[in-house]
Amino acid sequence: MSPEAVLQVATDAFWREGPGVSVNAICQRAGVAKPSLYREFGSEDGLTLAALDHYAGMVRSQVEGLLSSELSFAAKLEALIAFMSEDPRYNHGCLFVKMRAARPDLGPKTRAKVAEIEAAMVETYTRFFRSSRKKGEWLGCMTPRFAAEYLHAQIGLAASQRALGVKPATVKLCLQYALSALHR
Amino acid sequence: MSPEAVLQVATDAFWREGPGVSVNAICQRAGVAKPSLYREFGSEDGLTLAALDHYAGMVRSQVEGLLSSELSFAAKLEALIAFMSEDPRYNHGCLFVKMRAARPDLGPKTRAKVAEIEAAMVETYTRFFRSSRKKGEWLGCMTPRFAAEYLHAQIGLAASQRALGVKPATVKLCLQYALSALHR
DNA sequence: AAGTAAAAATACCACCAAGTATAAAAATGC
DNA sequence: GCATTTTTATACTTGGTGGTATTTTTACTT
Repeated sequence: MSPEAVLQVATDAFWREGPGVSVNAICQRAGVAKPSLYREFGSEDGLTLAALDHYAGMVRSQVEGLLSSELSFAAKLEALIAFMSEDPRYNHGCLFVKMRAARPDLGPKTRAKVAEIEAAMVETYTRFFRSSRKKGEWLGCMTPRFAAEYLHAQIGLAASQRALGVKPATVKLCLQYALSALHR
Repeated sequence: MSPEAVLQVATDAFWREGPGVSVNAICQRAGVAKPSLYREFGSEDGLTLAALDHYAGMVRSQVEGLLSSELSFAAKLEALIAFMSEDPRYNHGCLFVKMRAARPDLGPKTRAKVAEIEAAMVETYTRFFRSSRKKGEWLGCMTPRFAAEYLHAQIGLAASQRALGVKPATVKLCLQYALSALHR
């Protein structure tokens, strides 16, 4: 099995079941021998790091594509709400949120990556709010930085709710109410 | 060491570090032998169940005491916000939230208890909103049930943020913005 | 086709987990 | 004060973990 396929298997496993899945289980599911996996990723920390990086790349491109589109501020927020609460890809939550919650059990490289991704996401959201305010589309009274942290927190909450099995419609309603605070 | 003291040690350990702390570690910290602990609690599942129950009893009495006080609706909400975001007791988050997030790794009895506590909390909040509406103190347009789920979710988010080390002032501001949606 | 280099599978190691049998010790009954 | 019973501590079993050494197979070069 190709290294990319192994990485995909690991990413899916961690995404669905959290970072507690053992290296043995990943090998078994990917149909690959343990020494091969260790030759490719070096250690468990290397594997979780690679999976998190792979995942973050997908999500980041999706979010940045959306935020840099020509939609209005409100439409962008609605799109964020829609795909966090209803997209079947997030049926089991968010890999990043799960890893962040399990932070003390992670290896050092993965833990550093978690911090890096967190900072990058907040930075992306901050730019979004700054540019929306400059364009006059956003009239909220929060600072862009705090609005970014608030949005990031609420999106993480939505992901946690989906992982717990809350109905997508309920998640969506919660997000809509919570993000309504951004408009004032 | 008395069984109550052992339970207190276990509760503190799970509260601070999550339910991943081993039975061996609990025994060591409590200064008690493993067979004694097993005679008292039966299994790991029994221990986590007892700790969760102990914790929930404390929190529930605190919350129900507050909600059944003579304060106004807004004052009760403010008090909830204050102690979830600033009380040093919640510096490391909430044991219930951590156990709920680690749900798949829990024993069956503890898992059932998590569901029971969740339902009881939402029920308590629902009664709070119903009675506040009847008294004319709450004019929000949500159903009491949904408002309860929303409040429960936001309080859980605040607990997660505190566990992640977010500054209490930031947690408080987030909660205030999020719960402002209840007022309309 | 033969010999060599690389990859993969098996088997293994040390460690730590939950849970328990057994030996030591302490408390109790008489 | 002695025997019995109950508690406590040590030591053990079984199973799973991350990680690796060794052997077998595959593949490639000439």
